[in-house]
Amino acid sequence: MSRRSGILEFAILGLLRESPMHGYELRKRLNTSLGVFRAFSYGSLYPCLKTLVANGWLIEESGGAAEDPLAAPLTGRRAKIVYRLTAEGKEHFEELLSQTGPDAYDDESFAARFAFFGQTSRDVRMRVLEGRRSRLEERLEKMRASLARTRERLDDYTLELQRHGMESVEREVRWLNELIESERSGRDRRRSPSAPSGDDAAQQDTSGETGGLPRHRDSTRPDPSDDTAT
Amino acid sequence: MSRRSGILEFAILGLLRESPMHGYELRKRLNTSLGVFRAFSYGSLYPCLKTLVANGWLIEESGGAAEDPLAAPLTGRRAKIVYRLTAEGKEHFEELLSQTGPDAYDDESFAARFAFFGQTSRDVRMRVLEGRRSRLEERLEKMRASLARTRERLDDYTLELQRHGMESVEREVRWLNELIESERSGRDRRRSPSAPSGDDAAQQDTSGETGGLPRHRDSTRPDPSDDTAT
DNA sequence: TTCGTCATGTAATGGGTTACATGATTAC
DNA sequence: GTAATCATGTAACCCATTACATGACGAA
Repeated sequence: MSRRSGILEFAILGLLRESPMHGYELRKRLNTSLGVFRAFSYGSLYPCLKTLVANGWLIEESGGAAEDPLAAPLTGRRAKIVYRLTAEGKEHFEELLSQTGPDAYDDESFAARFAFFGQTSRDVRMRVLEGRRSRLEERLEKMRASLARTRERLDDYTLELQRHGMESVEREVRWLNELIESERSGRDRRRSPSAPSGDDAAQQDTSGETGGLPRHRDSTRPDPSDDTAT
Repeated sequence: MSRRSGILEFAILGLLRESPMHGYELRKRLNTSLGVFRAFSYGSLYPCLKTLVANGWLIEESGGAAEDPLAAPLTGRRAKIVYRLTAEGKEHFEELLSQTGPDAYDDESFAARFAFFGQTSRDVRMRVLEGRRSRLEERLEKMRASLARTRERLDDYTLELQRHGMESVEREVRWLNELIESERSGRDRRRSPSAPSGDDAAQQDTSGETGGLPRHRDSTRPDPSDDTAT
């Protein structure tokens, strides 16, 4: 039962839940779709995949066109290894998703969780959002206290750094407030698009009632060929 | 020459530059004044101190009760091992400060540098701020590109996460713009990159005046006594 | 043919935490 | 005298990176 981190394991299971993939593609997805905040290297990915297989959460399927298995794999062609989530893996992922222990509200852990909110039930989403918020509010308290204590001894730049840091946290709290509000009011209705680009007509805001907020990719085409074409 | 990280080493040298301290207090300073963004444990601190001593950048002064009673008047607690920056250590710190290699613009590395801007010459400050900004702008480019490529395949939550992430980066860029602006207008009389070593230009240099940074009061000698309180 | 990308892996190393072990000093 | 804080350290582990090693495949 080697535990191999939280985040990487979690993210792998979450991505494979959508569709089977091989390692190379998995990494790309980790570092683009999810990886705005985190980048993983092969040196962590492949060993992690191995332990996940060992735990029975994934199975390796030799790649799509299983040409001839006669060709000795040791010296011959190296087959793609497609990983697929097992039933146990699915179960395990659900379990991880619903765990709202204190670890779940760390920066990275929260971000990973949030990235899979589309596969998360509403009450768990609420718990996570609120847990994150209260975590940040604790942080703010500490920062304020520390600042009050040391303000005089700090030079302008240190002060400015702290001020900016606090503002960032406050800003995230406001963001969470909006999200929580929008979860409460039932549908995912984000604030008016603050992005200056006028090009996001594609998603919500269809008269207040969308099909539902998660909007997973229905009729998912597992198209493992051209993801993230450069 | 064990290289023992960048940040921790850097921060220790920077803090000890202001005044000698023992490990316990050093850690508190790391985790409050500086540690808004980063927390270190004794398990990293003490070994690091050892290697810094081994490198000749610090010396241990066994605290002995003989230390000036003015140095720690409030608690009266005498330290066991007080670390003091050597001349070589000072020199090494200056060298680190003026290094503006690509590593210097990482999140944590930049924050640590910024925290010691009070001991940094203006031209280095400018280089660091601008370096950081262009680093962030690269990051933004990548995020935008990635988002443009994958927008259709992402569910609302992932999209929202990315949007929020980008906004955070954009916000930091604006912050940097203000800082750079205020450095420029702060006092642009003379650049004088010629011979900064002639005078001890490092210690004070509170050049701010009216730059746009919050108005400061002079942070003269930080009394190395109590950081305590709650 | 050679180069760039796809694709999988391992060994060495790095940078850090946790848990543990020890003891001095102060506050009550 | 005992509990809390101050104070210093070590050993075991954790998670991930870097650099390396291998090899297939398509395109120039």
